[in-house]
Amino acid sequence: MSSEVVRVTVDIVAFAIHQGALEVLLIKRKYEPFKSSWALPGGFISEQDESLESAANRELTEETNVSNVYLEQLYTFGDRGRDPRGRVATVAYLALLREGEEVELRASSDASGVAWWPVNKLPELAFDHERIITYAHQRLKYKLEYSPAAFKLLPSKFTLRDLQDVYEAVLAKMVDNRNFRKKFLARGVLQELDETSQESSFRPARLYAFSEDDFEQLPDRPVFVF
Amino acid sequence: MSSEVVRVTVDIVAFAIHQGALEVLLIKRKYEPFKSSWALPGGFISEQDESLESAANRELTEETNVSNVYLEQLYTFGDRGRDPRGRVATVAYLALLREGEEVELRASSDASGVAWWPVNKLPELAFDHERIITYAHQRLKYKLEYSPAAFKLLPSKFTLRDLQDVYEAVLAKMVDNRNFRKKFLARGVLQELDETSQESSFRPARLYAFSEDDFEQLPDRPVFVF
DNA sequence: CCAAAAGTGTTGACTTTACACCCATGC
DNA sequence: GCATGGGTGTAAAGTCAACACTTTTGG
Repeated sequence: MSSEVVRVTVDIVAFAIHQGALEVLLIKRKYEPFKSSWALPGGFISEQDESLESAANRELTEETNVSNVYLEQLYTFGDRGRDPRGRVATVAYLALLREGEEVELRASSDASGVAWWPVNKLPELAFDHERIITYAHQRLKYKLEYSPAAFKLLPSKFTLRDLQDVYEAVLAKMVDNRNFRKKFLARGVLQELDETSQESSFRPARLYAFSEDDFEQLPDRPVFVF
Repeated sequence: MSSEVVRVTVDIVAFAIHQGALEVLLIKRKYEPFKSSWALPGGFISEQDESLESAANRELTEETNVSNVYLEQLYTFGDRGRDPRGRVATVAYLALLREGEEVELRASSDASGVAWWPVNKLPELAFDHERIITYAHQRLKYKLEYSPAAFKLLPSKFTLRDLQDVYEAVLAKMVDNRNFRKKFLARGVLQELDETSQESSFRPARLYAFSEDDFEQLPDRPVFVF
């Protein structure tokens, strides 16, 4: 029974909402294998990485200027044959970026391009990355139901419509807006601000902030199913 | 930016219910590091492992005679420093064994002992294995709420009391038995058998079987919160 | 005053919780 | 006949789903 050297990468499924659509960050590979294919940002663990999460953070920072991003480990994919270079397991991470945050994309040394792609119009992807994105999307759907993950995709001040747009984009279904507002306001996790948004030339919408404190004090795990 | 060789192990958190208590399978390590400490069964990925899950399966089979066990990937622990031998990431798996199934424990070559330990009375553990068990226990609690995981801990025929015992052992809290029975029977996932259990010298209890088919046909994900 | 999005309540169906006693069996 | 765990019902409270119109603003 000889043990085998398995190399370890991290890959990041970074989601953001742009114009009401859920998008994922992809890079265009500069080198083989899968040269010129689109793929998830990621790479091998390096010597200075203290943890898998810090490796994921580093890889994400190589493609964007963002730091301090919400990162969560998703799953480790390690089937033999998933990488033509040999035995490579990848630890996939979910990253959530805030809408409206200025994200500057910059292709890192091993990429010839970086771009946001709508999850429902993805290009052909390298490796098993399509499967990883599908898995991440599913996880995000679940997270919206029982956690305040939606707020990680929004700026600190947002309208109820912005929040509903997150739910509709991620769940890919329409939601009744009366019930939606009622439920969120009743949960007591939104702090009403004395400000309004002036995006449209129509009636301005009230801005809200997510209250982490109030959320923590809820007696049970809340449910946000729509 | 040099990449670093990270070795990969799998570790298995195998749970079973014994006399109404949730127990976890541990081995006593025969070699350094942590010689003579209790630890999770597991080991390095070997050349014949086709996937991480098959490696987990193999490791579990080395300590027990069971196969065809429910296995689910939990989380990958990869912080630098978690293993004194160098950089080792471990992919942790959850395994659920059925109560009453004859499990024959046999210490594998690298163990001097194998035993079931109640999760609330664990010995000192090697590596970060205590943390892994805590994580696994938490995941199992969640799984009982929204999945039929409890049935993976029971034989194919069981009484409602057996089922309730699983919930009470895993959640570590008592449950109202009228509401418990009502909820499960209403869910329509239990098939009432024409048999009774004859464990006690008192009134025999009716046996039930879990109906996977009926479960699959439920319109939404059911919730089993108590 | 018009176009557009913001904002607002009620009802009926269903689900959840709390709670205590009788039943069937083996000895 | 008794000790033991098996098995059962109801009412009140809360939650969920369906449904359409009025308000506010800028131009």
